[in-house]
Amino acid sequence: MSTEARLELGPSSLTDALYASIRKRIVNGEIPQGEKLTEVRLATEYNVARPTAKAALERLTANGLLRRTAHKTAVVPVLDQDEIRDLFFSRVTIEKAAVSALAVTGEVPADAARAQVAIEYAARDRLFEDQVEADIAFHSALVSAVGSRRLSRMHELILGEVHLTMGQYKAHRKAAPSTVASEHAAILEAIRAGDASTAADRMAYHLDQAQSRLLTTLTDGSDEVVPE
Amino acid sequence: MSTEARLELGPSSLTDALYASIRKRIVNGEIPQGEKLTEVRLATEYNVARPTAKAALERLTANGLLRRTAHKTAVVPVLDQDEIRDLFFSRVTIEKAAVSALAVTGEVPADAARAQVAIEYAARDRLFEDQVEADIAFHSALVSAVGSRRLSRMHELILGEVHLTMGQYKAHRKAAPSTVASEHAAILEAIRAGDASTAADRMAYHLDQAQSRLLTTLTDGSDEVVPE
DNA sequence: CGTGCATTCTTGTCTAACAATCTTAAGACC
DNA sequence: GGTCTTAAGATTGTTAGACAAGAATGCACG
Repeated sequence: MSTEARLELGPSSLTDALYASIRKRIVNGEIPQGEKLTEVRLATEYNVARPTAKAALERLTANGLLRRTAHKTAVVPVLDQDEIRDLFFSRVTIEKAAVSALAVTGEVPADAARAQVAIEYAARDRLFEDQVEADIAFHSALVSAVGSRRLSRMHELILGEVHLTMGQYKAHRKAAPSTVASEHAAILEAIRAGDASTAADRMAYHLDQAQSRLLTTLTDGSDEVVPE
Repeated sequence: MSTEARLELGPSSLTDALYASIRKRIVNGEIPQGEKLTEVRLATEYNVARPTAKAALERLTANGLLRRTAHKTAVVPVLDQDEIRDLFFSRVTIEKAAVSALAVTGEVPADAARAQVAIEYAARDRLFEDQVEADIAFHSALVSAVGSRRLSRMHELILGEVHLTMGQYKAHRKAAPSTVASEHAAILEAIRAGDASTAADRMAYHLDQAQSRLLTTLTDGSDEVVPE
């Protein structure tokens, strides 16, 4: 559509583009928790055919960004405490394995270092969404630097929900960005030193802190996720 | 199964049934490595519409049982050594975490114990496919007993490929079933004793043995994947 | 003998439609 | 008036047919 940018090979497929767009709207809280997403609604909103919308919904469901049972409308999930704990348990499992593997080589991934810088800039300028984005990028960089396609795929499987919680609850406002940055730095340092168990421990600590912030936000009355 | 059990709700959806059928044919080597699967072929073979076949292919691709790039025909993948190593690395990550978690409670999952027995029966009767099935069931039972939905989903993400290698290369013929059984028993024992690190170590050892057998089979000329 | 073009195969997307199922609300009965 | 039943509406599951775009193959021509 429109003026046809030939360079940015964004999602070439229509379904991909649709998936990416909806995903972004969900994780940023633009489409709030509990909201229903019907196939026809998306099809008309984006002016695509219903099967296309259906395919996008199925992919979002597979990545945990939507819940849907047979014959029922897809809905943006509301993660309760147990589910958040489950999410972080799975996340810790993957990311501990990742930093342990990285420590063996002692190489700090360049992408992770770059993301680290991006977090600081975003925090300084109070760009909340960018900060979340850079945080996700940091952790993704660590996992993908391991070079295991399957580990990365498993990580991506839960990353959508991670992004969801961060974007929706905006728990990061509570965390002093410098705290996050120093925890990240400590992890990278352990990797560089080749100390696998310390790197894993620091990752576990970092994620435990993040989880605590999230759960606190949730139990406080301050979980103002209410849309209207 | 058999006489119409009203409880076990088999694949209610047509797509589900199609997915399950193709998956079974692939992991059992009935559809050999390198074989192309076009949408129309499946649609005509199973007498379903092309979009239905398409959906099944996409799910199979997502689970690693097929490879497919845009506009090209899906093909049953041939896993080389690097990919098998990657697969087992990912698998170890998940399953070590699972048995560690189980050891904390000290409860041996009933399903795992049952699968253990099933393996012995299948081995005694030389039912190779059942043996593979029971082996998969054993490991799946351990993971699902943790009670983490996301850990199970990540495990399922790679289980298709695990099944694929076992069914295709038939590496299990080389393993004395008693060896596998005793390794399994040792893992359960460590769980029962509440010793997390030992359970994890034993799982790592068990999977390392399995990987070695697989790689040996692969480098030998004996990787006769030919079906008939 | 090699290169370029055209044919053909396959996939991506759309439109239209019907069936099955879930949800909602209205109406009947107590 | 309240509760249960039932019917209408909404939503998804599946199919059919069609067209366009990308990929692969072979043939003709240089």
